[in-house]
Parts: sequence; C-alpha cells; structure tokens
Amino acid sequence: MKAKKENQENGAPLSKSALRRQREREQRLETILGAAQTLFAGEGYHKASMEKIADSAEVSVGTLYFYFKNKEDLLVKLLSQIGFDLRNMLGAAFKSADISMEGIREAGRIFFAEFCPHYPESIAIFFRESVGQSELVEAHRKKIFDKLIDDVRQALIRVCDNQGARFQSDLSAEVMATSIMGMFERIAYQYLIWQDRSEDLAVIGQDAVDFIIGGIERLFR
Amino acid sequence: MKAKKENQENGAPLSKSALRRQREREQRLETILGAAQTLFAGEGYHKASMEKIADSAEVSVGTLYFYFKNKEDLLVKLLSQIGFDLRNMLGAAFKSADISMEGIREAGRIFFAEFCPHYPESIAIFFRESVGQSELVEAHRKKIFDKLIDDVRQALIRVCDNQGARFQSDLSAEVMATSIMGMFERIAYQYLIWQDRSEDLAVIGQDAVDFIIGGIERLFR
Amino acid sequence: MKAKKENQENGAPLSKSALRRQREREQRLETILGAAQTLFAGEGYHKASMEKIADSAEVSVGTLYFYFKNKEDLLVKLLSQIGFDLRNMLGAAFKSADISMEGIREAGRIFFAEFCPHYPESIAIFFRESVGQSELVEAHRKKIFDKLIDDVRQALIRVCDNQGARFQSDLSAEVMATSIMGMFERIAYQYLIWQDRSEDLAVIGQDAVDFIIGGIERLFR
Amino acid sequence: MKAKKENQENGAPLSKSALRRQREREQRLETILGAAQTLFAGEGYHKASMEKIADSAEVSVGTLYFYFKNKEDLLVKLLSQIGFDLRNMLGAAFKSADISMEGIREAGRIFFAEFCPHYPESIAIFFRESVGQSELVEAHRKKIFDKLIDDVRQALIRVCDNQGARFQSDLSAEVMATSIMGMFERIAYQYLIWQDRSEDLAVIGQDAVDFIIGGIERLFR
DNA sequence: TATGAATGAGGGTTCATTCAT
DNA sequence: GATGAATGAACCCTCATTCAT
Repeated sequence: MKAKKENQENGAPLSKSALRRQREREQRLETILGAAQTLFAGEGYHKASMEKIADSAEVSVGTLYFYFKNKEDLLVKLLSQIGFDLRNMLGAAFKSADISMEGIREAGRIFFAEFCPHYPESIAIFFRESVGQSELVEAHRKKIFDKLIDDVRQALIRVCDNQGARFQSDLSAEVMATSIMGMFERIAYQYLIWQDRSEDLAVIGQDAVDFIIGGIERLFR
Repeated sequence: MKAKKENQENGAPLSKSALRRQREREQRLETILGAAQTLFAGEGYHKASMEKIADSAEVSVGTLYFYFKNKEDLLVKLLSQIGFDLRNMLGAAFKSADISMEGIREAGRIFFAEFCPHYPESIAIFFRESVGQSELVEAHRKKIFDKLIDDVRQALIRVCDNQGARFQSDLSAEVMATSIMGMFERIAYQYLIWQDRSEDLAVIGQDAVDFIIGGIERLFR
Repeated sequence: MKAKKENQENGAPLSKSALRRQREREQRLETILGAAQTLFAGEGYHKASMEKIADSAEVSVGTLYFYFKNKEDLLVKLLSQIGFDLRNMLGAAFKSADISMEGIREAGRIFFAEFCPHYPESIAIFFRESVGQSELVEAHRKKIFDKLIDDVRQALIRVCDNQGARFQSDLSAEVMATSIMGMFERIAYQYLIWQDRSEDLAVIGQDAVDFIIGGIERLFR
Repeated sequence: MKAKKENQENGAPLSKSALRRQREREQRLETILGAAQTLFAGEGYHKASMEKIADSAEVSVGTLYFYFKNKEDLLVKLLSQIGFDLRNMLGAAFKSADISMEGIREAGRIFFAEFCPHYPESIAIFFRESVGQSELVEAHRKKIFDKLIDDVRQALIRVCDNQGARFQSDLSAEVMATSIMGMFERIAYQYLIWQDRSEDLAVIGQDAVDFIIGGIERLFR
C-alpha cells in the first residue's frame, strides 16, 4: 500500500496531525531526493548505491523503497523535478518573447546566469547521469527535452510572426529550437561540468545567445 | 615477447609468419571492437557484458582481456576510434573553410548526410553510451570534444579573418564552436537516436547549418 | 487489559458494549483469517506478504500483529481451523462406523464430494502451503494428521472387532489408517489442485473408497 | 555462454584433457547437487541460502550460478534426479508385474526397505521441500508424480488383464494408482520424516502393501 | 485499539576480472 | 596466445516486524 494518498487532492479538510504527517512525508521525500541528487551528481548514478543514499539521507534502505519504487524511479522523479524547475524558470521568459528578441535573450540569461550556477547538480544529472541509463529514463529525458524544445519553438514562431517573417517549414522551427537546446546543453556541459567556470557562464552565455539571435535574425532579412 | 612487439614498431623487417600474425591480431582487434560497438549501441554499455561481447566476437573472455586492459579500456578505444573517424571525415571540410562559408556548410553535410546515417552506432556510443561512465571515459570524451571544437574554432577564425571581421575575444570563437558542436550533437540525438529519421537528416542538417551560418554572418555586418 | 480478557473466559456477564466489542473482534479475526486463506492458497505462503493480507482484509499491518503473533502464527491458526473443520465434518461418519463399511464410505463421500469442492483453499493450504514451512508449522500439521489418522484407526478397529476379525498388530491398524489418509491427500492434490476436476471428485472418490474397502475386507476373509 | 557443451552427445572423440575437464565438471555438478540436497533436506529450501550451499560444496557463489541458472533451477535439477532414481529403482519391479502380485509387492519392498532408508534426503526433498515452492517446481513435481502413477497404472492393468479381470474404467486404474502413490508418500512422510523409524519401514511397508494388494484383489472376485 | 511509516537483516543474483591449463 | 571455469565483492530489493502516534 505504498503512498496510498500521494497527493491528497480532494477537498476534504485534513486534521492537524494528518497535516503534520503529510508535511513530514514531503520533507522526507525532499531529503531523499536531495541526497540522491548530490550523490548521483557527485559519484555518478551507478556508484551511488541505495545504501549510500539511505545513509546520506539518514534513513534506512527500506524507507527509500517506501517512497520510491526502485532506484530507477528515484532517478526518474529527480529528472521530472529538474525538468519542472527548468521549464518553470524559463517559462516566463519564453512567454514574453514577442516582437523583440528580448524574451530569448532573457531565457538564455536565466539559464546560464541563474540556473547553471545555482543548480550545477541538476545540470549534471540532466545532461550526464541520466543519459543512456535505461529505456524508461531515456523516455523521460526525451519528454523533458521535447517540452523544452517546444517552448522554444513556440517562442520562435511568435517572434517570427510578429516580425512578418516565416519559417520555411514547421520542421525548420523545430530544428532551430532543437539546435538552441543543444547549444545550451553543450555549453553547460563544457563550462560547468568539465571546467568549473560558473562565474564566467554569464558572459559565455551572452556570447552564445548573441550567436543564436544572429542565426534567428537571418530569417528577417 | 616485448622484443617482438618492439620489432613491430621500428623499421625492422618482419618475417612472413610474423606479418601474418600481426595481421590476424589486427583483424581480431577489429572484430572485437566491432562486436563491442554493436552491443554497446544496442544493449547499452552496462547491459553488454564481457561475456556477451566475447560470444558476439567469437572469442573467449580471456582473449578480450588479452587485447584490452578491461571493459573501460574497450570503451575508451572505441571512443578514440570514433573520434578519429569523425575528425578524419570532417577535417578536410574544416580546412577548406576560408573566405566563404562553404567549408562549414560542407562539414555539416558530411556529418548529417554521411556520418550519421552510415555510423549510427558510433553516434549512439559517442553521444549516449559513453556519457558519465567513469572519470577516465569522461576525460577521453572531453579530449575528443575539445579537438573537434578546436577544429571548428580555427575554421571560424580563418573565415572571420578573411572577411575582415573579428571575434570580440578568443572566448567568443570558442563559445561559438562549442555551440555548433552542441547543435550537431542534439540534432543527431533527437533525429537519429530518439526518432529514426535518418533519411530526413540531410534536410534537417541543412536547416541547422543555415541557422549556424546566419549566426556567424552576423559578425560580418 | 488482562482483567477484561479474563472476564470473557469466566462466566461473568459482559456489558453490552463489551459484547459488541467481542463480536467485532471475532468478526475481524475471521476476516483476517479469510483473507490470509485466500492469499495463501492463491499466491502461496511466501508471496502473500503481510501487507497484502492486511490490504485484502481491509485492516492495517499493525492490526494483523495485534491479532496474531506473527505470520507463522497466522498460518498455524489457519491450519488449526482447517483441521478442526475437517475432523468436524468427518467425525460423525467415523463414529458411525461399526459393523458395516458404511461409515468409512460416508467419510470418503464427505471428504471428496463435500469438503474438497467447497473448501479447495483449505485443501491447498493443508496439503500444499503449509508443507515444510517451519518446524512449528510442521509440528501442527503432524498433530492434525495424527488426530485424523487416529480417527480412522479407531473406526477401523471398531469395524474389525465387530466383524470378528483382528489386526495383526496395533501398528497394522495405524499403517492402514495412514495409508488411507495418504490416498485422500494425493487424490485431492491430483484432481483438485493440479487438475481442476472438482465435479468428477465424487466419482473419483468413490473409486478410491472402493479400493480402500477392498483392502480392509481382506482382513475378514 | 553457460554450459555450452552440457552433453557432448556427438560422436566426436574427446581429447584427454577435454575428457578430464568433462569429468571434473560432472564431479563438481554432483558435489553441488549433493550439498544442496543435504542443506535443503536439513535446513529447508528457504533457509538454505545460496551462500551456505556454496560454502558447503566448497565453491564460490558464482560457481553455483555457472552450473545452475538460479536457486529454483537447483531444486528442479535435484527433483529430476530424484524422480529419475525412483523410477529407475522401481522400474524393473513394475515391469515384472504380470500374473501375480509379486511385482507390486517387490516395488513396495524396494521403496520402503531400500529407497527410503538409503535416501531419506531425497524423500524429504520430494515430499516436503519441493512442495508449493513455485509454479515451475510444482510443474516438475507433477510430471514426476504423473510418470510414477502411470508406471503403477500400467502394472495394474497388466495384472488385471492376466487375471481376466477388468477395471470399470480407465479412470479407475488411474485413481487406484494415484491412491497407491499417496499411500507410499504419506507412510514415508509419517515414519521417515516425522518419526525416524527407518528400521521399521520394511515391516510397515509390508503392511501397507498387503493393504494395497487386498484392495486390488477385490477386482478379481 | 488501530495505524502505517520506518527499520534493516538477509537474500538472490550479476559480472568484471583472473589464472591454470 | 587462447581458453573458459572460477571467483567474490557488490548491488538491488523484499518483507516480517516494531512502535510512536
């Protein structure tokens, strides 16, 4: 009977103790996810054994399996959270993309100057540890990528429309959005994971965004 | 035994049987690498056990350890070969990049229209299976990426010089080159590994390259 | 708490609420035993976890441990109940065995035509799930078998006496009774557990009983 | 590539070393099966961990998994061997069953006076440890029982034919054979596993066989 | 009484690696 | 050089049992 309630989303009022228990539950879940995130990012997904994670989260192995179906599930949940956080932070910027390129530029700034330096572990997990681990994890990675790419694609189309320009095809916009994701990804990997130049990332990100915008503006000529 | 090996490395003439043995040795090495490549790409690095690889290459497990120090070494060697092949195919194109953008365009064409459809397993290993496996493997991945990025960077600088333009900084060129690598990577991942649209890759690649060139040309305005 | 329990065991009158509580307690106990019986028979003793049993009985795991010392105890109680039910149903028949073989025949009919088709789960637990689980459970199984065998033995001796025949030894009667139990057991296992021919069991049982009676009557020649 | 050769049943002559290796292989297999048999019978299937078995057989855990797919497979192989041994020992007696009951009597003698006292562990595994362990094991148990029952059934039919008697139906013979198996089983369980009266088993077995024969002869009246 | 989250020992299994032949 | 049986550490996971609420 694992996680029978999960999300008590019905409107029934909860008793005080029930509320507290739910809060504790969520706290513990966060603690575990945090420990897993740190260990996955630090030692790698495979070297981070369930026992290590349990120790690090100061719970027993059994508790891990009470909150998560298995190790893979732990990674998937972590991934979902990262994906949610990312889209959450970038969402507003993308939505503000209209006539000018400012929305795009802002999204780049948020990613490189805010997200990367503050959540390097998330970057490591999203771009390194979750790669090629299993079909299920890949499916989740793909879903997150697809959503992010779609966010970018829609922003691009909106800007274009407003500028009176047009993409040659639907595919073109998708390819451009995909390209942008790839640029973000590799620059984060290169300058945050492989080199630790998190202070330079703001500048580096600007360069990258300039490059991107140059590529986009070509459409308006 | 050591003496024999040294023979192979200096100019001393080899006896007929020694020649044959060396040839056989290289063939067997290739066979093993091929089997490993197929299994790594197909089942994943971890699920592809040394036993499976040995079976697939029709040798014994012991033989694997005669030719390769350990499983990690097998992946590293595979990676080196892939890196070599990639640079080999793209090298000429990059070197031909001078005034016009044709060299860049040609490199993109070779990558998307030639390399990807012909060596999907190499793509899967380079961009998926070798990611986050160990410090050593990551070091090799980084080295290959660094070289490729440097190839692109030099081509970019040459084109710029010839156009009378200049990068704001050395970093800018590097960032641009890194971005380009990221685009190639993600597009290959998206349209070759996740979706199987190898026939569309030529067109998709052209779109991506157009995007890149647009970004670059901005420098010349 | 102890005092209350003792109340239930002496003749002291119980208050209305106490009565209700006792009734509820017994109902709950039955519910749990029922759920356990179904799960043990359906999934097997080991695969039926305490959590599954709790879920199925719509109580919490803790409640299980309030009513039963541990999982083994649950099986033992179940076994006792089955043993009691069996002897209860067969008892009258055995006691009626006097001159003729009709008592024996009736006991066989009850077992194969009544008990087996109506309580296949009991059969599965008694003859399959409780086998070789632990020393304690084996001890209980043995006790039940011993009692049943003794019932048969006494019936056999009575019939013999009345026919003026005699067993060679006390052991002979016991061996014969044991044999009869073995026949009942294996036929139930074969035609109820392994094959599902519960409708044929009545006929099959008659055949078996004829065989038995033939063996017994030999003593009277 | 586990057990690639298993049974080198082609006619190719084996080299000396290959012969030795095969012999060693078979010896080790026997050693493991022996250790497993002793532990399964002594501690019970579940309490006998793979590590204990490995220790007892003086091999490593890995070696266990080289020779057997998993723990269940170990039990199944053991069961098959026991089934083979049983039929082997009883086979000749059953085949000799023709006009008289001597074949049947002989089979009983072999089972109770030879097999049981010499192979009590086999009895414990066949009748106790392998019961209700898994669907696969049950399937194997059933197959063995079916074969033994069929051996008995054919012997019964042969004796009947020669006596000019007839079974009421095909089912009758099967039921009688099944009954006999059940008698053998429970007597062995009662007097060998639960009580240790292996010296009395010969006498007890005779009583049981007399009972059986009485039951059979009824057909000839 | 009832709950169910937490525990942690224990089990089965895998697989990279070694080494005698 | 080649073989493949043997090793054993390490891992993931289960589940009976407990106990604070």
